[in-house]
Amino acid sequence: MKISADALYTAIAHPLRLRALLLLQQEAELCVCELTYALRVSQPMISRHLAQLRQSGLVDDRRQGLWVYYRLHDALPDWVREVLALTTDGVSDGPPYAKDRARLSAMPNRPGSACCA
Amino acid sequence: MKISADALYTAIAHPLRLRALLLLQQEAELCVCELTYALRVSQPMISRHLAQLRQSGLVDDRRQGLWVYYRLHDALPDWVREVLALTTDGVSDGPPYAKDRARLSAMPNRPGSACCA
DNA sequence: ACAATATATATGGACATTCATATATTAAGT
DNA sequence: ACTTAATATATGAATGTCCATATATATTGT
Repeated sequence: MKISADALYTAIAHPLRLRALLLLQQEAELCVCELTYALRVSQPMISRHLAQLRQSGLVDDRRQGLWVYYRLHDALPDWVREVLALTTDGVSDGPPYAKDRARLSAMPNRPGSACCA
Repeated sequence: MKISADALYTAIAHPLRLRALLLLQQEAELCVCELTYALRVSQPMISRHLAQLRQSGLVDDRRQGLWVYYRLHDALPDWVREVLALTTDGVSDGPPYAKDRARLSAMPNRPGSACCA
């Protein structure tokens, strides 16, 4: 899945998609319910935008039982990863990104964290 | 002029604006007629998009006689400049960016280059 | 093992809104 | 007057959002 600058920046253009991508960039893998919780949007809404990100090749998904986990696509060119990393460094301490991360950390019963596995 | 990630990526989202920004990133300063020529679009069209870039704080303009020169805004945060540079490195050898630069170089009678000044 | 049910996610359709483009016009400078 | 650039308006296309529903997996009860 080769990604173009157009694809990247069209995908990133929506505030919600950007917030989701920056979380994914920091968290390696997140399920839909975690994104729904951290970004405070309805499940169908995040699902739609995730579908868009998937179709543009920016993210990949993996089903595990009930949960679908999203992560940045493995085949992403280096410059794209660097752009995301730079953006995170540039803006992640301001709103709404800081709160997104805070909510994610504070989320109870996260699928991955089965207390003491 | 403080720039947000949203402002940057909304501005960049349009293919034509991205092409213009990447040229500006490589050329330091370009007048409207040069952009019109290099990008092969109508003058009102590039003007409209340049106005958008100006309003979002990404570029700045300077009038000199008949010509209006645009450049990346001086107060742009470092991370934004780096994002643009990375993007240029990542994609500038492919279409349409390579051709844009070629056309710009081949443009006759460019305002700045008064032959042997 | 088989229903019945619950949970997590995805998708289709209707509606509103935003955005891009083209054309025409205006303004500024020489 | 002529050139360069900016803006106003109208139209069509794309996009986002919401609601309802569909699919897929797991769980519980018999």
